[in-house]
Amino acid sequence: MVRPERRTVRDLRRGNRAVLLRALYFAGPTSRHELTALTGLSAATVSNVTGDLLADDIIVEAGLVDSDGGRPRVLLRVNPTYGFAIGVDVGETHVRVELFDLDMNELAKSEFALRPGAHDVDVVVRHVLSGIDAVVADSGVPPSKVLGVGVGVPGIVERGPEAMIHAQTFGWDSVPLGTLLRAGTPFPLHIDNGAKTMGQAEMWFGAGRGSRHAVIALIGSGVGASIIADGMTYRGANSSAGEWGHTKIAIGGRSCRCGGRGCLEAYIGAEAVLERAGIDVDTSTEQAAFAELVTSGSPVVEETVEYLGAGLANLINLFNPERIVVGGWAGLLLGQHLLTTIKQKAAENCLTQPYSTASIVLGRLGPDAVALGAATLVVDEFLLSTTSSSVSREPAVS
Amino acid sequence: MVRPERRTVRDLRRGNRAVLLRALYFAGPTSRHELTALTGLSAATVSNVTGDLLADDIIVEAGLVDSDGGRPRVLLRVNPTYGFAIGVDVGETHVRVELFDLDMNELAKSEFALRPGAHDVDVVVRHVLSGIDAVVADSGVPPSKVLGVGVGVPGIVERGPEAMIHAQTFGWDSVPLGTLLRAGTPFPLHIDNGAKTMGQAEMWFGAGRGSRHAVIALIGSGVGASIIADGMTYRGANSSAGEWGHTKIAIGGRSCRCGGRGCLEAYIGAEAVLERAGIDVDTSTEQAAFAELVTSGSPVVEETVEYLGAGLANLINLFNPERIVVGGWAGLLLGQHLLTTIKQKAAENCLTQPYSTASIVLGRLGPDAVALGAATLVVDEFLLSTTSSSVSREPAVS
DNA sequence: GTGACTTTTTTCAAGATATAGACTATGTAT
DNA sequence: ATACATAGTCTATATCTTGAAAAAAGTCAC
Repeated sequence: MVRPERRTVRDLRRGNRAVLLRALYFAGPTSRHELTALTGLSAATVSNVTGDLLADDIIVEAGLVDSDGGRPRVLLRVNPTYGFAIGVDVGETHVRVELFDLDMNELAKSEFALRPGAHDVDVVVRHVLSGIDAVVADSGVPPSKVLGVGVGVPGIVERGPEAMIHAQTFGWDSVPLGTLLRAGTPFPLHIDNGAKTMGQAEMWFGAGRGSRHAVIALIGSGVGASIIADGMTYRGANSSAGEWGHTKIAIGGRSCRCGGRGCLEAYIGAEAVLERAGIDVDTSTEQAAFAELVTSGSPVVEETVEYLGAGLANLINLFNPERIVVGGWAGLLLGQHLLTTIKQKAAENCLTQPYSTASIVLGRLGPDAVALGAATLVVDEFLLSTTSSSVSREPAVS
Repeated sequence: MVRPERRTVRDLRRGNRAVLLRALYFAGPTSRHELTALTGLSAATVSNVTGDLLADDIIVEAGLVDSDGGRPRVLLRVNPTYGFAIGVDVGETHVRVELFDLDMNELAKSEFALRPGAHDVDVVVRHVLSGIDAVVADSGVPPSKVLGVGVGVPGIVERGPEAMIHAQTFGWDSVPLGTLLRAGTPFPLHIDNGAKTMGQAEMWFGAGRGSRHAVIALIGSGVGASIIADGMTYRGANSSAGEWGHTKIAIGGRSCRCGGRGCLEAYIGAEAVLERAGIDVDTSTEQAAFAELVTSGSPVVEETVEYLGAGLANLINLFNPERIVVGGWAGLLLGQHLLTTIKQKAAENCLTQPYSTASIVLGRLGPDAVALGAATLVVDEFLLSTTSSSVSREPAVS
């Protein structure tokens, strides 16, 4: 029952510094004057704090803007090359490592294919580590300027120093990925579920921008969701919140690859949809087959949309979001052709009041934003807790 | 994307004062020394702040405790008669108004029966207002010491100055209850959904104590839930989050009184269960008939437990709570006899990792805790934002 | 060009806060 | 009675934000 605590007068500065930096990051080039309105701080404090940040080279000046008849405003922005963030996407078919500057420009990329079914922990760890080395080398970024590495992985991630992973599709049971990676890289690590990193990417740069309460629904072979409560990813007690795909939508219904019956994923996951339509595919042909199916007018698709609508309605009833973002490769395909029907089915299965406040939109980042999202974990931490000259003085811990 | 902000150095004091007061409230009699550990504040600050609070009469001394070989500790506690909170339960069959001191001792109570179907707004408002007058008069508490009134109502409550209510079972559509009540009472108002107030009661004084992530599942004639995320009631964008009863558990299933089909409530709400069992009752005999049914070994009960388990599993998968509290009169009856089966069904329908962190327990407060919970809204606000001599100097707004 | 005016940004003194560490209070043990 | 132990308060200090005043850096009318 005890809520957040602040202590000393020094925390005030740290907090205001973070507030200001965050405002600057998301608002883009902004003058000190505008920052007073954005942050609620006085002009004096803004001047003060920006002075610090400028001295630390965390922010830089970005031109002037005339103002009718007065001193022109100096625009400020976050220095995009103050530090760099690495994002890693551990997917079913590949390990992808990307290096970004703070503007999220991709400066280097490294990718490794994974053979289907070959998700050995050692292999993945080796790929991630050599990917990190590769992107740092390729980009020419000095290691001291790498702020950290974010990793998006499938399955349930218990956050903490160990970052335990439970991923059925990989056959991973209690894999201490954090410990394994930390042995091979000096950079601070942030490990999270891939759906959650992707959700954060949509929130920062995609269809979720501007909303405080949102759900990012991700539909691919499997089904997941990322819940944003009051601007922050909701994780629950053990970071496994958002397992939408395995909520029951039919008691005693179709059996699911999780071992249960009647899971939503068994009705709207691409793998299950193709199976229900009697189409036999492997990983390589899955997406093409699904795309074809969606436009075919098959009754299976119709049924899928019915279940999807109900699934979204459940999210709306439970979370009362302002926005639902439908993403994932299969979700995007379905949405591009059938968004109106999806909305209609959601409305039919939802209470009117919460439905009316939730707008259902398509994701804007495409299915490859997991690495981007993973990198935002690093940036998020940076924006929150940058102290003077903090760049990797001592390697932090996830 | 911008998170909480602190501004001036004065907010620091306010915040620390609130942290300390809250710690004191929930930990009971505590010495200054212990408070340093509980709050993280320095001894000097604790001394400082407690000095303020003592001077304001918000806290009082509560005896001494020997310490082996040193100065004895002075215990401090919140002054239970510093202020008083009124809680109102607007239910389907009654309006109940209770007045509590800060220790949540009930000092006065006033109750009005509502005839079934007679939920006219005017009638309810009149009952609430005369109930408030009655409990203040009966208790002899000076009106200036009444900190506020909390009201728990059915349906969806859009919080705000108007506090719009949408309650289908009452036939209320966009009723501005806040405005209506404010015209008749000078006390600060806090209006919320009854399931949420009850949930907060269980969190503070019942089966939820000590957990930060919990879901209180309430099963009566209807079905609702209160979601506690990181110690706070989760409300979503428009305060309607937690509409568990109308999530779909069966596509195209039984029709529900909300007008939809396949709602969870249509399977596990007491009204629906009795209907499914072919038992015809009215409001007065409902509870007895349900109690009898539960122990009868009827297959309908078995099915109900199956659905309840799945419904709980969905909550666990989505929210990853540490604790699920099953409450509501029907929920308590089911739980008392069938908790093991319920847990087993939940486990069958849930991913193992989140299931293993969620303990499913019965509510401890009984079905009449709505008014208590409503009063905690007032106390919560008091603990959060008490400034020196703040008692109803100017009537605040919900 | 120049002086008046406007708008943005910085400087400065004032007021408020938490903390460390010294100090006081109040007991037990011997 | 003296030593010791623990609890709580006081004081000096370093920070912090802020409002007001001052400075900076322009435009504009003439």
